[in-house]
Amino acid sequence: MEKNYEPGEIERRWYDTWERSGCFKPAATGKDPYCILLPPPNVTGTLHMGHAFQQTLMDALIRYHRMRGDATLWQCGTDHAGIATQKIVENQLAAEGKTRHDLGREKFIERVWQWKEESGSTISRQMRRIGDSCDWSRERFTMDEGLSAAVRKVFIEWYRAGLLYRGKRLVHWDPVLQTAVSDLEVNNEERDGNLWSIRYNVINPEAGMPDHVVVATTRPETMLGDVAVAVHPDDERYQKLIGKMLRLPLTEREIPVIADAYVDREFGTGCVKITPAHDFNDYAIGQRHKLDLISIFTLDAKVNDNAPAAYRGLDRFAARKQMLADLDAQGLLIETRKHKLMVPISQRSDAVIEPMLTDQWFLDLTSEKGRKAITDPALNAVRNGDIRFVPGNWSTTYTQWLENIQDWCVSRQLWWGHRIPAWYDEAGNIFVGEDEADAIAHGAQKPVGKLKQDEDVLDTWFSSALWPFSTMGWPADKPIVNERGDTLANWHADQRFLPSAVLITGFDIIFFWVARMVMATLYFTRQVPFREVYINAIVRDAEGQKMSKSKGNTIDPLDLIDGIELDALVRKSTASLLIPQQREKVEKRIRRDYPAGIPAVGADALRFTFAALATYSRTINFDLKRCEGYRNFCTKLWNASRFVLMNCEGFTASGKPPLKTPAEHWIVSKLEHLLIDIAEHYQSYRFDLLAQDLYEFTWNHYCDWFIELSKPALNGADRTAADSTRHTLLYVLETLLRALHPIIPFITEELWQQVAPKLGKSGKSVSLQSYPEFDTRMADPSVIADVEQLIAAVIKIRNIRSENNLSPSVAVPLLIEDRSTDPQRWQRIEASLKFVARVESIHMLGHGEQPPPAAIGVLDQANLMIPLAGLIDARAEVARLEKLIERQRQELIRTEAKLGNAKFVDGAPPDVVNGVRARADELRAAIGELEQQAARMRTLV
RNA sequence: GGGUGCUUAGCUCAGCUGGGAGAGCGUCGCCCUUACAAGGCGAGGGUCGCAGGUUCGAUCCCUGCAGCACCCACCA
Repeated sequence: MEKNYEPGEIERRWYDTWERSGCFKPAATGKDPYCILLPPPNVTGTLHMGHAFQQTLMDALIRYHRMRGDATLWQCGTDHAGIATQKIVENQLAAEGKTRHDLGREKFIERVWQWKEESGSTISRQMRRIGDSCDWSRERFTMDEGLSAAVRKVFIEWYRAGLLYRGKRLVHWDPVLQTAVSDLEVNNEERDGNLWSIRYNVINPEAGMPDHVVVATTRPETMLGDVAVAVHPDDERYQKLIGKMLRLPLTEREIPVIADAYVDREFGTGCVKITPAHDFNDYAIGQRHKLDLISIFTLDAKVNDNAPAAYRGLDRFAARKQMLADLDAQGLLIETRKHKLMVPISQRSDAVIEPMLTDQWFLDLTSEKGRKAITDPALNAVRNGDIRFVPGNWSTTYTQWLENIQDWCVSRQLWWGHRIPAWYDEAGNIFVGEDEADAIAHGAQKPVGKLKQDEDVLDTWFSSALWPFSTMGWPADKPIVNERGDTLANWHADQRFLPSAVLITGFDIIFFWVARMVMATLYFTRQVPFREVYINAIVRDAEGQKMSKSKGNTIDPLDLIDGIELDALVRKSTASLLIPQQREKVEKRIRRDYPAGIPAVGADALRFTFAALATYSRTINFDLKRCEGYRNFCTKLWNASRFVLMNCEGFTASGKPPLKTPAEHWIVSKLEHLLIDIAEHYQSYRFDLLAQDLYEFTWNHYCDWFIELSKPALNGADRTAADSTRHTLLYVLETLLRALHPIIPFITEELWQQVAPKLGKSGKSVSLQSYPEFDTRMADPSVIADVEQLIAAVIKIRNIRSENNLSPSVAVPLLIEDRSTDPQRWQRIEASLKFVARVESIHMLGHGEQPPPAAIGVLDQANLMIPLAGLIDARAEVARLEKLIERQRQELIRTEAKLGNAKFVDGAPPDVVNGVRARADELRAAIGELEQQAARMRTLV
């Protein structure tokens, strides 16, 4: 085998092999179905660290279950991502000086499809690079014919059940994209603004009442749509004004003073202008008081014809400026004050959202009917444990949101997406159906005149909500086959994958996606979509900063896998930064943090890093250093395998090794424990502990001890012991490679293919071999104790050597004074001890035999001594002993204090007390030995 | 305003139902020992955010406080 581990070549070779030989398809004979749904990435997307992290965890689970023999399906695909995709193509058009309207709807959609075909598979290609073993033959797109059929079916059924309704409502309007967006797509951002106080005069004030009120507003332009001023019903200041009329400045309209408990008397003047058509709170007040709605903006947020001529056509912010000037000129602007306010910003366009009155489709989630049919079942599924969140506290987030949910605005004024299957006749009657004929057939009345289909499309999350069952073929009653002849889905057979086992996703889409999948899937299939939801952490940079292109601190996972030169990295990171100062800052940071660029670590090292970082915490900080550490781990595994193969040339075996040496018992016992722990960690999604245990076993147990301990046996005269050791080296390594495979698939495949034949095993892929599980205890515990003793002794001797500057190349004689009942144990491990600790001879001190001056290592039941004999400096040894004595004394003081406490001795469980007593005895004995030795040493100084 | 999480070694984080503080990286010292210098061996380093409480005993349980982060809602 190659001397050096070269991940790049190995990875490319194996992925193709796996995919071509159909390793990723669910086994037809699998016992239990095990399914994970890939959160479909946007077609516009490229793989980022969050994806790579999330998918590593999914792939580890998928590979683990596949190896365990489950019928394992990783359902993949992409999302059409309505707004995001449409925007990209519109931007392309803009570069040509065109808009989508220049092309017209049909041509525009054609163009989006074209673009989707070109770039839509970028992320799939990248997913292959990190080793994702999803079933590509079932890859779906949310606008596939089959998935679109599911969308229509769901829309129609919900409509016919009276759960989808159309209405003129105040919605969050994005004036740049000119579409409604859902409340979830709006971020509130704190901005610096002003609070303006404006005087509204009372018409014909009576004696004893104020002749005006002052309202405070952060959005003076909306006063053009004011229909009232509200005060608190119990506010004495304005009691007499309630019901009186005010003159609305600039428009000269007359509006009433109304009383509503919503008003906070303490804030501002206690008077609130009411603009029901452009503010959600005002809208509610307007409903309560049956006020008119005066919409004053066009869909691109310019002042419309409901306003005085002077402002018509002005953009809302220009209108604001103009109006303030006019108010000031009329002496009606009382005060301008700096004010921090929260401004609603569209996630997609960064435009300031304008609440706007428009016709939209809503899913009823709040009426009694809607709650009963959709919301409550979704709530109960989590409350009663049918769906479990991991970590568990996310269920609170989920339930609290559902408890305060609003109707879901599902229509979007876009072209790219699922067109709403609704038609309107000339009288405005609504007809919903698969097509025009079906819609008419199901209509409540005969259509008046010609029908016209709704221009709008559905929110992209509408089709995402159906992902758990639409990808399984619902609602088609026969298999769905693509043009290549692949069966994409077959509802009849694929229902076994519902519910899927676990959903792995980010907390940011619990509302957008998770909750909505639960709602839709429960409603249409009576099943939960998944039994568990693992909420993965958010990946941040090494300093804990959110990764974002605008900060220039994103890392491309592929750059970690393949490596990237410094200059290329700088170019890439600053490419999207427009401000020169920022570019400089980012460049400086990159040159500081990655002076040599990023080394190629390979996909396996990246995956292991992600697994190791996957604690239950909410964020993980990605550190390149850590990644390099796990690259080293892969190298270590490579070299260990090389050692084993070199030492097993011409050797083959099968079945379980006979375990002829103590070290073999020891490593097999460690392996057994490892397998038990692994099973637990998979169960609880503790990928960090899983990675840690595998790392520790591989490096510390297998490489540091077992391989070292195997060397004397391999080179010894005892052929049986040597062959048994070879067998165990292979047996443990082969098992370990299978155990590691779900996390680091490439290197384990490469190594397994070479190691397994030595044990009479073979297969086209290790990923189709069984996952190792603990079955029987092969190892003999009494033999293991010998090895533990050996290890403790070696550590003591190494410590003496190191502290006394004894070169490791110098062999030393060893004296042992054993106080145990079984001094023969040293014979059983003699060869190993001599080899690993470089001991040239071992002499057991007889009873009463006086040892020569020596450096000492105290074990529980024995003292180990290395005679000075010119090797050891007595002065250094005294210093070492004193340090040891001091440390043990400190512990003894603490221990004795405990034992001196009657409450502890009486109150604590006996086994705890006995444990402490034993420890105290141990310490006293050790200190005694050390002091004796120190005294002897001092005489030599 | 409501909610959630975090605070342990220089850094990033583990620490499972309360009983002798751990890992990786970094630091220091020694070593090119025949798998591996992307390595081996050894060492140093922590008042477990602060203050109380429960307990024989608290990093762990409870209360309060402080700091940090995030989510939701929002007063014009």
